[in-house]
Amino acid sequence: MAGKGKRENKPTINDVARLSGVSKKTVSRVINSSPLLNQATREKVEAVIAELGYVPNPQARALALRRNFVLGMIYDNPNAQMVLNFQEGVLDAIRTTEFALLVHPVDRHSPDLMDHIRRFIELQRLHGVMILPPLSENDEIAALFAELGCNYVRMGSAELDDPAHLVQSDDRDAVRRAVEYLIGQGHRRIGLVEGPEGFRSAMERCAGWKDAMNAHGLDCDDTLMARGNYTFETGREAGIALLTGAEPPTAIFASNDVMAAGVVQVALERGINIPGDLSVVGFDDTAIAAVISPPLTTVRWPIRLMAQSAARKLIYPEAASKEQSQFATEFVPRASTASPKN
Amino acid sequence: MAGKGKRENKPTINDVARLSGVSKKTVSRVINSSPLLNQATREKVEAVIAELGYVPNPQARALALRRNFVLGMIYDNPNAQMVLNFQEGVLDAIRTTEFALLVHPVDRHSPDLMDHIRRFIELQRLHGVMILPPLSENDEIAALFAELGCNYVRMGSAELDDPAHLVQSDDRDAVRRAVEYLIGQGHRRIGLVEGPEGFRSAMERCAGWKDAMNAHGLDCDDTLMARGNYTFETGREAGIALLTGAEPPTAIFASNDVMAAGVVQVALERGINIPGDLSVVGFDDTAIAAVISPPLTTVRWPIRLMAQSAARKLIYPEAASKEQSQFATEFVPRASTASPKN
DNA sequence: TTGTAAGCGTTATCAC
DNA sequence: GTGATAACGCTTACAA
Repeated sequence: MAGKGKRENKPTINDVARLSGVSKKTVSRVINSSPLLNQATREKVEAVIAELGYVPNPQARALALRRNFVLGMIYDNPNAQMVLNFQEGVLDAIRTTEFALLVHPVDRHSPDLMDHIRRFIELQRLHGVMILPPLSENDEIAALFAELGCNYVRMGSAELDDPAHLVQSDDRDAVRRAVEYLIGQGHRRIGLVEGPEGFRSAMERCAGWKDAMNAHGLDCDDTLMARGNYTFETGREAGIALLTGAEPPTAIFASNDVMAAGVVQVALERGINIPGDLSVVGFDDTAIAAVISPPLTTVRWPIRLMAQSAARKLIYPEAASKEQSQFATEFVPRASTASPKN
Repeated sequence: MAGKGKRENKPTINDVARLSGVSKKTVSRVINSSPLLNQATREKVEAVIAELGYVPNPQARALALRRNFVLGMIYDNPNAQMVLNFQEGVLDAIRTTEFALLVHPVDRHSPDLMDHIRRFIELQRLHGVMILPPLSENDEIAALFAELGCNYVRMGSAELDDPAHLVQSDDRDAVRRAVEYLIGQGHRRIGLVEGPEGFRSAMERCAGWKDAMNAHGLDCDDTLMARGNYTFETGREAGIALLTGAEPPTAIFASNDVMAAGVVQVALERGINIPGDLSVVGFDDTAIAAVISPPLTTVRWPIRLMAQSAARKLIYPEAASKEQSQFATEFVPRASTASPKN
């Protein structure tokens, strides 16, 4: 790639063909590493390719092949770290391929969300799209993709679709284990900060909490439950609600880390010691969890691995259902939990 | 768009031409809203387009026009929220256009970073690329883009490039103002947690701290300075270093929010009250700032606006230097700062 | 094993 | 105003 200055016109397959004295098609065969090719010819062409710094034009390829080597990612997620981890996972998966990743945040409360998504898909003609929660929980959106003939994979916290179109964690079980950890520490009154209505993940996490409580004969009464919508502010509000009762819980499971951070903040403001007077557990293991004081006990899910798998399902659709779909979570104990006093 | 099932073959410009009894070129004119067109013809064609649900194929367009309507974003940033905010800003800017956004995280410590970037650019033939800090501070990378004839915009904290290729905040001035706020509260010994060596933003923020200290005749001695690398853990270490001295500072400015969170955590662990015994100021106003206890005083920069501007510089290169390049920061006082007790 | 012709879906040129 | 015709850079028949 000796300095040719900024040549506006990159070398094309024709240049390579001409300079190596073969036909376009032969060059094409070299590019696509066709098996039936004379070794000598191949080497000759490859030399010219290297010399010219030739790179095939993806637009032309896409046009001729009638398929586009671009993956899409569509999301409306309050959790930045999660989205970015997912992006990184996808990049892991496509690094050795010719695929690229196109991102498309949307506003799930927009009245023309569906039209918006439709336009995006029709315009970009992507090879496949990954849908992040909570959008992934919307069956209408999945149906739209099917209608448009666009392959998709949903990321979810429960069995939302068949394995070819799904990567999932088992949030219910993860929360059950987290709450049982608290029970094991001796907690009996364990509060729940629930996620927003209509979110599948919120339902699953709530169910996990109930599973654990019921299994140990503990009450799930209303004074132990408060609803948030996965934001810090609603976490604070839920914390206030739970902590001002007559008999406040000694531990609180919040359905995500940010809300847990809100609970921690109100507790500290009220002079409630953590974990001395109150244990708090979050969910997600986002950057926030390790960074607040005290560091938050939480549940980590392997977003990056899930993203890799999702991307591979799209890249190799024939093997999509063999690609891993279920992903285990990991409980991450930190300093925000301890046995209750006395 | 009545249910045609999943027709694999989308309508093309030829279908539209045939059905509306005009030539391809005329349809093309309609699509590109050419001014010289009979109104009747236009309407006729538009009707057919609507009926067919025809959407022009971007690959074919890209091929014919020899340009690709895709913007790229390349980053290796420890700060997820920042990256995501930037993405959203870009999406704001391209929403009404036909552009799409392709993301490409890289590892800046990888030995073949440059090759990696080169391959990416050559392969994707993007219309333009936005480079986020700290990669944006690397002149070699900018030179690579220039060599490859790929338009770019750098996002930085100082004047890294000419306005057509830059969106910048003035970090030095922002930090000066933040530190002067502390001085105004009565602090005299104000510590600095510096960012990583070789980061332009780290240099600028350090310079701002010195500006303020010098302007008020305050000492910048070594016991007031500790270096981190923009991570939580190094923030903790720097905090320990600063707080264990003979005469610890009454306030600390950390060069980003995560490091500030680290300082807060070690302080609280040592029973140092915030803001009673120690004031802490961060930089970035990431999600973390509002979420830790106490909420962190910090400096917000308008990432989203900067991203919009960066995207527009690429989309409308002829107006790139007229598009805003300099962006003002905003000081965000919260509960982590107060006058020192004495 | 290699080459020729046609086509992918769009736009540019230049007539009419 | 509109329409042939030839690109754009590549691939897939189908021959040779």
